[in-house]
Amino acid sequence: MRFSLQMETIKGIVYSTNSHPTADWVFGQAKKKLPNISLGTVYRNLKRLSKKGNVRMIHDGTVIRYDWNREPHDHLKCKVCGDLIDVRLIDEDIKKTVMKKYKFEADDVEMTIIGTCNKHNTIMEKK
Amino acid sequence: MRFSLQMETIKGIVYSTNSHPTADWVFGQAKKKLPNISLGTVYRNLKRLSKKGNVRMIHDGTVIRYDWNREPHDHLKCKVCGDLIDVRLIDEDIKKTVMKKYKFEADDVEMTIIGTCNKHNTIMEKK
DNA sequence: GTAATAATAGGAATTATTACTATTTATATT
DNA sequence: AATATAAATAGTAATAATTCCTATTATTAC
Repeated sequence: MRFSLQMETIKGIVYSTNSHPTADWVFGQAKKKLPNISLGTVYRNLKRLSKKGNVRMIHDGTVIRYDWNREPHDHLKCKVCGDLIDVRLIDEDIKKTVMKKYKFEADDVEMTIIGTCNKHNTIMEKK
Repeated sequence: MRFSLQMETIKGIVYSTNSHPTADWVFGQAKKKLPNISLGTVYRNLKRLSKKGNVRMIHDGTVIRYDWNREPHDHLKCKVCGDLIDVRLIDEDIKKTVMKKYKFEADDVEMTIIGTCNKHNTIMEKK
């Protein structure tokens, strides 16, 4: 794999945010630094970064988001504001469990809990 | 909500399989019974079924699958054959946990473990 | 400096899904 | 049974996210 300024830039952008960005958002940021970078380049490099293990792909409904945080963690997705909140709920033993119980060799555990986050505190409203 | 043969047919198709079908697959099956049903009708009715709680939507990568099984359960997704295997790994307490720890009101827990299923037993091949 | 080829820009193509609209059809009312 | 109603449909256009294609550019090895 050869050096490319586009790749460096894209990696830098993903690593600079906690917002679980989409390819399109990364594209917008990248254009500020490299005005004629193309969307295809962003997708290609994000895929390469994920294959190398430098970023994690997360499926958020029907779009792909990218996360520099490779520590095993899960997400709370707020259906009101769309925010994805990082949480740590599942222990790593789950990979061993599925191996033992189902002979399934786990690479990645994706858990998303859909609901309403505390910014829209319905807890109080509900009598 | 009025009766419609299309809706009945679509519901029947989803309830007749364990294969977590996509809208497109359901469309193909439905056409066998109602030759000029349209894809939009399939999507509209699947969405309505999920709102009524009759089917569960599951996000499989970038496509939506539908599942008649509304018991809480998780999925093992084989990256080789694409199969989605039903498993029960997470206890319902997780909703209470996120409520207590994060004041997050959970509706739905989606967990997918990506890996290789036992049909492609790499366990033996790996020395 | 030159050759080889990996990576890019720009745009076209693909895929999944939603939106639009004129027509059809289930139901309630007479 | 005929009629009015509005819900649901068929067919198609539009949108969104992602991938693919190809001629050109740029990194690296020599």
